[in-house]
Parts: sequence; C-alpha cells; structure tokens
Amino acid sequence: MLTIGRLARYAGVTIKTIRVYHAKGLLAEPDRDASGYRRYTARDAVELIKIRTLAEAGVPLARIRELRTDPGIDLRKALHDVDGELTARIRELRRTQRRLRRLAEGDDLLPEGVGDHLGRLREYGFSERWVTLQADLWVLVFATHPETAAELMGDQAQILAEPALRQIFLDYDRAYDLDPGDPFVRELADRAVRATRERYGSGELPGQDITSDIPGLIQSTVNEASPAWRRIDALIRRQIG
Amino acid sequence: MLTIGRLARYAGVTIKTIRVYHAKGLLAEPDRDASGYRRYTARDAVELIKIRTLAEAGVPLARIRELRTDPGIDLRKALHDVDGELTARIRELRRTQRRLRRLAEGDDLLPEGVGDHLGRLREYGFSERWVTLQADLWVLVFATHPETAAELMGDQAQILAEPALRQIFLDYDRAYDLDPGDPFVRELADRAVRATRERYGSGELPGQDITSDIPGLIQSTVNEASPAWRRIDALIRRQIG
DNA sequence: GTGCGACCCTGACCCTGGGGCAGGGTCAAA
DNA sequence: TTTGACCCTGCCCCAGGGTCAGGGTCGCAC
Repeated sequence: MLTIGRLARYAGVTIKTIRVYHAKGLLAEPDRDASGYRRYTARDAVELIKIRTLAEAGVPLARIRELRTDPGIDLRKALHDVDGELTARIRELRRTQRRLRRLAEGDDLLPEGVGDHLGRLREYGFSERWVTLQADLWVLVFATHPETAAELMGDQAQILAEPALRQIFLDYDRAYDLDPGDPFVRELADRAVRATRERYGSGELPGQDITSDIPGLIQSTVNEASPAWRRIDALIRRQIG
Repeated sequence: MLTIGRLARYAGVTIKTIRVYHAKGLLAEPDRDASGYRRYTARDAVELIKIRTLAEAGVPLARIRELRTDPGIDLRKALHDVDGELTARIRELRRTQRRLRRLAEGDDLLPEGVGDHLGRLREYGFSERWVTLQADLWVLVFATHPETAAELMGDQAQILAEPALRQIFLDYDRAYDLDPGDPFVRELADRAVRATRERYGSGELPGQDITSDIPGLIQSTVNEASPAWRRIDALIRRQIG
C-alpha cells in the first residue's frame, strides 16, 4: 500500500498532479485509511504510469479520460493516431531548431544581394517610394522563404535588365497618383499582359506554385498603396487569372 | 503596409496572438491609420517570425521579451541554451513514443512468468497475504523497469528454490503478527543477514545500483504492512546498511 | 448611394494543466 | 512528547491564448 507521496515520487509527478487526475476522473479515487489518507496499490501505479505516458505524448486530459472509460472506442487506432501526432510534433520541433540556429548564426537575415538590387533600382530611375516598397517586400520574402528568395530576386533582376520590360515597371511606378480611370492605366495593364504572355507563354507563371502565398502578399501589399495600382492589378487579373 | 490579419496569416498565427504579443511588450505596437487600424511593415513581419521561432522552441514569452529588449544579455549563449533544451525535449518525446508503442502493442504489462512465479509461492506454503503483496510488487516492477524486471524475478525464483533460503522467507511471512520485541524476530533478522553475507559476500547487493529506487520502494511497501516486519528491516539495515 | 461581406477595434470572460499557500490533522521514531 | 515529514481540503494564481459581444470600417458591386 502506497501513500500519495510515494506514488508521486514513483511515477515522477507531483502530489498535486495525482489529485488533479482524481478530480478529473482520470484515475479512480482509492480507498482511504482510518485517518482519511489515500492508500494506493501497485495497480494504481501502473494506471498512473499509463496516464502519464499519454499526457506526455500531448494528449489532453479530457481525451485520456475518454480513452480509458469509453468502451466503444477503438483504442488501437487512437493510440496509433497519437503516435502519428507525436511524430509530427518531433518533426516540427526539429524544423524549429533549424530556424533557431539560422537565427543564432546569421543575425542579418538580409543577404548583401538585396542592397545591390535596390541600388540598381535607383540607378534605373525608380522613385524612392518604389525602392522602399521593394526593400520591404524582399525583407519579407527572405525572412519567410529563404530557400527560394535568392532565385526569385535573380529572376527579377534579369527582367529589369531588359529595357522594354523595365519600362513597364517604371510606368507602373509613375502611375501611382493617376486616377484609376485614366486611359494610361488601362494601356499599361495591357502592355503588362502582353509582356507576360510573351515571356511565359500560356504556361505556368513562376512562383505561382512554388511559393504559393508570396505573390499574393506582394501584390496586395502593393495594391494598398494606390488606387491606380489596384486598378491595374484588377485589369491584369481579369485577363490572366 | 500590412493589416493585422494579413500579418497573422503570413506568420501563421492568429490575430489574437499578435495582440497578446503587443500587450506583453514583445512586439512594438505599430502606427495606426486614420481609422485606428494597426499598419505593419515588413520589418514587423520579420520580428514576429523571430518571436514565433523562439516561442515554438518553448521559450516563455516573458523570457523572449527579455532576450529582445535587455541589451546586457548574451544572446549567443541564450540561444545555445534554448537549442540544448530543444534537443532534450526531442529526446524525451522519442522516449515517450517508445513507451506509447509498448502500451499499444502488449496491453498486458504482466508477462506470464509472473503468474507462474506466484503459483509456486502458494505451493511453497506462503500465505495468501504474502502472495498478494508479491503480486502487487511485481506488477509495479514490471511497469516501471521492464528491462530488468524479468532478471530480478528470475533471481528471486532461484533463491526460493533453495530450501534453506526459502525457509527464511517463510518465517518472514509468518512473523507478520508477532510482537516486534519477540526474540524470534531478532533471530530471524540475524539469519537473514548471515544468508545474505553468504550469498553475496561483502560485495554489492544485486539491484542496489542497477535499479536504484526499486528495493527501497519494495521494502517500505512491505514494512507498512506489519510492525514486526518493520523491525526486521531495521535490524537488517543496521548490520548491512 | 446603399448594401454586403470581410476586416478591424476594445474589453471581458473561458480554458487547460497544474503550482502554491493556508490552516489543520497524522505518522513514526527518538 | 516532541519533532519532522506527510497528508487533507479549499482556494487563488499563472501562461498562452480562444471566443464572444458590441461596434466601427473597408472596398467592391449594383
């Protein structure tokens, strides 16, 4: 016969934890001795150890109670599910650890390539507003998708190196304070559509599948800055989808 | 410029989480627009992602705030510590997973060997009280130290197979309701000490170092049942330590 | 211009898995 | 008989959010 303290030390938990499990109906209240102390048997210890195993695996206490009391439950399958979640959690923790290490080593999440790229934008004649916006966006992209960011930026640099394509972006920049109904806006959207078709054909646009949410974020962030830009985006989207 | 919702989706958290981080001083409150909405920059997104990385690594929010605001802190070392804890946690989870699998496969934590052993005790003439006590103890040992339990039980079976040694345990069993001052008690303790010395010399007793807490638990559980048994244990302990 | 759905604001309460304390009773050994 | 270690119940506290209420705001469409 064990006292609660001994049982607790034995199972590696605190007394309070055992009392909580009683209160929640996880572990049956044992008999009491003459002075009201709980007296446990070795079976209780085994039960407690099973409960702790599930709890340490991250199963909520309420769920553990179900598993142990509800007879119409497929215990085998439930345990298998728990096992799978545990595996997923371990994988997640390892990913976190990798991110943590990157954070510890290179505190500058911005590779120097970005600075160069922004400098070139200025040389091309983009407005300071545009450059700032681009800086923000690349910071974001590098922070969230460090693997593909460099590649995307290289692609972008290549596009801007071609004068015809660059002009489209320069006009885009300049359209900032235009009225959304201005014919120049519509014309610019058409030119952008034509250039896109020419560059990528009717195939996949780059980054669409790879990085999933980046383009959407970039575009809507850009859009917020100007009604004319919003209009251009809507027009392009209507034609390319 | 990002709204709180966009930032949240972006970092993979809820809006509420971001507001909590503001309230706790983890993430600076950004400027508001004309209607009172928070407007974020890409830098905020980067900060948030760093915070989440630490939070997912299990660092308490209060500690994260310290790390990010207190300049007199060795960030490098702190991150290294976090990394170590993370490794430990992953190891723990894997241990839990192993226990879980054992729990899923063999639901009977009691190998059949135990039943045989208990049957033999009855044949030897041990009291039902003794058999029950032994059953509880072996359940406990198998539940907590499955690796060494079988070995320990084999050892015990071997001891009981020798009539002279078995007689000591039978007398122990019978001493249950004796007065602790009865001379038979003292004599029994002396016999037990002699037998132990004979069997193990002055070297290590088995299980003492290997299983650490098992013998203590067994002995004190046994002791609780009878004052005479307590006395015997005290006498033996005095001579062997 | 008006309606609509999606967003945002603050404040307040709810939840889990225990920790910790108060105020009091109990046990075993010296 | 005292002492130190246990045990009892009841109560409030914590982190890290989730959820709801009650109200204001966007941008787009018709």
